[in-house]
Amino acid sequence: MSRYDPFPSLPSGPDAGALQSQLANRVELSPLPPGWRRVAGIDLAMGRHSHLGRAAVVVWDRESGTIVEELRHEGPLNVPYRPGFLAYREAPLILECLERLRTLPDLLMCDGQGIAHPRGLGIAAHLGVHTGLSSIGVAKSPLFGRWEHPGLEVGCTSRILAPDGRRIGSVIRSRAGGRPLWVSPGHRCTVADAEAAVLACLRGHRLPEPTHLADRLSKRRPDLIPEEVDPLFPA
DNA sequence: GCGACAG
DNA sequence: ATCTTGTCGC
Ligand SMILES: [Mg+2]
Repeated sequence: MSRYDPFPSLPSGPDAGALQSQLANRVELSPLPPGWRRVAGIDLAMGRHSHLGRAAVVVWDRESGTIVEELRHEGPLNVPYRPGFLAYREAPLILECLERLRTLPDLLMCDGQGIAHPRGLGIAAHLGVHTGLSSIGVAKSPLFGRWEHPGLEVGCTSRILAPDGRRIGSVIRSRAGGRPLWVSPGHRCTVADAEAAVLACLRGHRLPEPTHLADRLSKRRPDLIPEEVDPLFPA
């Protein structure tokens, strides 16, 4: 992929929330590109002291079920984590990783919320607006909105509603009787398409294949040459 | 003021 | 997110 427009990404401070609200206005809830198949799963792992991070991107083809391209990028994590501001901590490294990607994915599948966020800008929406690409947020736990437990069978879903009653996402049972997923569109995607896309990428694991692969790649220790050590997990 | 709180 | 070994259950 080419280059992304670097724009105001004030890490934290009193304006962090205002900036998210501002960027949320750029979110588009339009249909996913017809025939989408290249899905870029995204995740980031960090060292014990959370000072170093390793972002991973795996472009997975849903038609062939194969990996088109995968890469990762390590670097310092300068912003502390705070609920509601995850993107300020993880997006910088992830964007550097995406800039090095040669394949142009049809959509981004991120580990975290899409628009199901206090100010409508979870990390998936944040990355979508920054790159201009379609994106979906796949979170392992809820953050914002009202929801009900979906049925216990694989594929069962329920709705996530904002305080005003508007639908902002879906709770999806990806494994029979297992803990569900909280899914919401990030950018250039509808609530219905986000739900359908995640269901279409399920391959037996709790997480859809793209994010499952990115999660594993981010945590996999690098191939070490003799005297080298893993920056994230020394010794 | 109290409780909640992605990764 | 990471810290940590075995253990209970399908
Ligand atoms: Mg993650």
